[in-house]
Amino acid sequence: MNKDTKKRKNTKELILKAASTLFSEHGYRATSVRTIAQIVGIKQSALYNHFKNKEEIFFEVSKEIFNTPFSIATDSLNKESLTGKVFIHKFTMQYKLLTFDKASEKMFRLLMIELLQNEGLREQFISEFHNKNIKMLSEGFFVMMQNSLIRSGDPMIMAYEFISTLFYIRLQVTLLRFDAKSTDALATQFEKHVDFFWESIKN
Amino acid sequence: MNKDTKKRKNTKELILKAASTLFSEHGYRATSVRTIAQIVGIKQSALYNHFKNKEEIFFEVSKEIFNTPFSIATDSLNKESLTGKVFIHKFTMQYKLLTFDKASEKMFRLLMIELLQNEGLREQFISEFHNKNIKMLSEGFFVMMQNSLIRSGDPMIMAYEFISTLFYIRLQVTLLRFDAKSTDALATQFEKHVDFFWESIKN
DNA sequence: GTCTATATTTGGATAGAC
DNA sequence: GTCTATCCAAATATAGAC
Repeated sequence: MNKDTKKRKNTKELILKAASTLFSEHGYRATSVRTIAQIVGIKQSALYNHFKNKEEIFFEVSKEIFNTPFSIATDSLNKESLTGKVFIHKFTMQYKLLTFDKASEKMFRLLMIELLQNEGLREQFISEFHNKNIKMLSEGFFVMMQNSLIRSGDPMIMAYEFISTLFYIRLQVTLLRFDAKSTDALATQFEKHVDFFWESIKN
Repeated sequence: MNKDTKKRKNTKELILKAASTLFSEHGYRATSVRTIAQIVGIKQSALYNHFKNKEEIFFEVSKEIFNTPFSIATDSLNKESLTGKVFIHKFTMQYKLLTFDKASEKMFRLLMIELLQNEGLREQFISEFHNKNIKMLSEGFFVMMQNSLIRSGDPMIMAYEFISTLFYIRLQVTLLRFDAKSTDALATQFEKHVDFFWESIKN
């Protein structure tokens, strides 16, 4: 049964796994189907029983990028009617979690690698990564303003300011970890961001 | 003389110019020496009279990335002893200028394209792009704190918060312009950032 | 310094046997 | 579904004539 389960791990899935790792480390172009096949343990030509071509492999892999990322946060943030500093703190901790999560990190790296070579990714980056976060955050800030918890202003601007720092930290962490360097200097950066930002907007 | 000047534009320089454009649009790997040569108007093999190989061409091009960027700002910012909102405003306007400057934009795009495929670039990104800016900004904030112009806190954190948004705007602008899309929505984002940030830190 | 010709490698993809 | 064999295209790089 165990052996079966292992074998049942579809060759197709194994291909996608190997491909996503390679793509996220060397990019699409520098990854050859030969290498992918080698890792899976099959010959290169056998790949074509599962995928039409290399591009289709990438397409399947890239779907993952925007599957995981922030859906978790949305739920847990909306359920309890969080507000004030707790709201931005929780949001940030979710973001931090994803930043250091192996699978999310891999997909983020892939996104960054291919961002300027793939228009579709760029569009999704704006719509899925950016706009969704802006929406979620600005709604939160809007409520806080109504309750006079924070100073008044444009909630969208606030959201923009808030998310940009999160992104920047994430990028830096990703770069450091890519070179297996220490991220100690950035370990508490997320928390510091929350503190600084709350001081900046609180009433 | 005019003809001469035109011809004197070293083939070498023409190669670098063509290469930097192609690299910044398609990345290192997707750019072939054939295409470079074609644009210059010579045969591919003639390139090797000027450069040892493709990598050397890239190396020369990539030097440009960290040549231009912030040295301008440093001077003009230090000369007058700027402080308060004017300081961050001037700094930001310099940053905005570079964001929309054609040559700088090209180099920034190249940086972003190759960032995750080139360890040397990653290191320079941290040391030249990030650390230098943090240093410059935190020194400014430090002085402002001493003069009680802004609330007290860690100047490095403040600098980090400030630069991260600038970077994020620049990235977004670069992505939009890469696809020849309008950046109207981001046109005043830099100014809004200055306003928001000053409200956040002023005493 | 540039050209033509060519060597060499690598990588994507297909055909056909098992 | 996987294998071997093969094809084809693209790309880097070198050799040698002009």
